[in-house]
Amino acid sequence: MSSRNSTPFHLLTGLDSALKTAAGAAGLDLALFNPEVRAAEARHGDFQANGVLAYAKQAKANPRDLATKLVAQLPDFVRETCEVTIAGPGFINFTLKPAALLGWMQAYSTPALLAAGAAAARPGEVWIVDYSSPNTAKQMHVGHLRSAVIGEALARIMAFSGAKIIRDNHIGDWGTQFGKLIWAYKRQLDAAALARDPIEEFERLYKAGNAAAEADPAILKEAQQELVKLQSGDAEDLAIWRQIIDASLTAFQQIYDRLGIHFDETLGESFYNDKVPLVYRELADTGLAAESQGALVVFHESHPRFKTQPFIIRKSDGAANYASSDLATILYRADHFRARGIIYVVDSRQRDHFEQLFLTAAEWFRRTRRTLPALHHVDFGTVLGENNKPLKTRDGENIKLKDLLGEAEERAYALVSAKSPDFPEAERRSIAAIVGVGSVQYADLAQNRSSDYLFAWDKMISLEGNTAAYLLYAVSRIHSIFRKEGLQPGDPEAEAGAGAPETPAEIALARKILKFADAVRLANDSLRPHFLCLYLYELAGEFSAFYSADKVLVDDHAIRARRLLLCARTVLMLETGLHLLGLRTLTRM
RNA sequence: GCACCCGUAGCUCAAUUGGAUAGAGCGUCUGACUACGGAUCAGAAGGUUGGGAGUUCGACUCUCUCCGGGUGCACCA
Repeated sequence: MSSRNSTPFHLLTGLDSALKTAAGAAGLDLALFNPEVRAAEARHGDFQANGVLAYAKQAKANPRDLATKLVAQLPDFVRETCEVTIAGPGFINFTLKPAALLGWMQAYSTPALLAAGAAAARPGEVWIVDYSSPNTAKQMHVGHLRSAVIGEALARIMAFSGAKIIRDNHIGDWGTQFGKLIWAYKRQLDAAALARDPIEEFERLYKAGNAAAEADPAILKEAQQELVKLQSGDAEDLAIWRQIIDASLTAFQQIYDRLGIHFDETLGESFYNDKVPLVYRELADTGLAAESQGALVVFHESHPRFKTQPFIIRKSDGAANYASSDLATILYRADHFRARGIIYVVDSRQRDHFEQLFLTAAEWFRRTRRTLPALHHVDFGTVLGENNKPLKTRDGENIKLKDLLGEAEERAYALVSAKSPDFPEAERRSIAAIVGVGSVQYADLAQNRSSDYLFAWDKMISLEGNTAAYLLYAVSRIHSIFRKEGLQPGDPEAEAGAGAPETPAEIALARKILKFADAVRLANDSLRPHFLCLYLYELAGEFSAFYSADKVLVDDHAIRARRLLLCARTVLMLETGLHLLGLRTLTRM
């Protein structure tokens, strides 16, 4: 009896090494041959190897002859598990045999086994995921949505792929806004309003302080004095500041709870306060930074634009800014967390900043003989309204995240109540929360993050097409089948005696189930969750086709067992995948 | 002005990063058995991938150029 994981999680990697072996046996130059195995379109098979084409060109050989020689040398296990054909100019196609499909599905039958299989991608790598990162004393609004949702999904996908993830909320808790805020706090605080909703009161106070400072230069001076007092450790100002931070974090957490987010660290800008002088010193000492117009700046001579566009690391008034703070943060993450890499989930308007930051950090670390972590700016586009402009309320205000999530839940509640009026009120509410918030998350994740994204309630919760509700509906139908039999998905009793898939719909579904491994790998490698969304949508579609073509609960024991196994694996992949995206799932809706 | 991103079916989006006949959903049209949940399924129509040139066995993808849209560019983060 072989161990369970003798079946590789990624069948693709097994083919890759088999092809290399065959290439050696067929006399190819291994230094020049890359098999280029990838998932294929279903009509061509499960996997395809394209490497023969490039090799044939270099070797001036006939690609089809070469492919034939290569296929003849393939190890036995490949022929036992796959149909192998040569097509077109020299593609080698692999179609898994039904017995191999069954073998994989039997080997990967639980979330833990899937996780163990996937974890080989980033074994033990420490990665910092820097996401959400709102400013304190303000409501989270729609502009904060994408970073939170995409960042959480990536953190989960990378952790599932074996990484040790540190989720870090790099909040904006230190800046010039605190002078005006504290000034107004001391003079115009409404204690009742503070008790009712502290963030709204802070926002009101900030606006009041800002308006007063603009109207009267003397007040501006006083506000600046408050900032100086705060930064020099004045006890009263520090206590007010602390209160603002605490209230802000409490408010943020209410949003995070609804989105399924928790952070391992919340190291905001204030945390790096005492760590920026070292940055100034080292960058100046190594000749990387220089004074210009009173500020300390870095130019990059070899860069077409940044040789003249400065990276300002200390303002002319001597204060730090987010460039210096971000540099100090990189050093801390490298030293303290031993991070192999950092991903910044920040919108694409900050591309220049990150390009300059990364260039500067690379040069700084090189000159100080440190090892630089991998740095990735995971950028994303703007959330647009129906008018193709950034999404706002009718009054031109930012839409508060709590209102947006509330509306999503209300819309989902109306829908659930229409479709399932017999469900108890409390259950309809909890379904509405899962479907409503999940729809918002999924709509964001399902699209390639690089582009702007059009926020449309009707499409999001329409429940048709590539939406959370369609996937959740597939999940609940599968649970419904098992519920009817008094079973749980994955129950060994239900699957006992299951044979290999036979009907076209069974085979198509099984082949799609096996693609889970590729979808996770692709999303993980590219840091793009939409590849996983696309997979889940295709899987749900394949299930729906199977469900209408082949009845599951038939009398014939063998047929029933193998179809229940297919249902169990489908729901396993759907639930695991949805959880990786940060969504919650349900068993009926 | 300089730089970066984007332009794919009427609409909203894909295309595994250079692979095979560019795919989905919505909308439109045609069908589905008294069946495990019809929030479903099967099918049809719809394209010179903004225009042009180039690179190669092969281009939505790379290069150049033009057109159109967006964003950033000295001290807010």
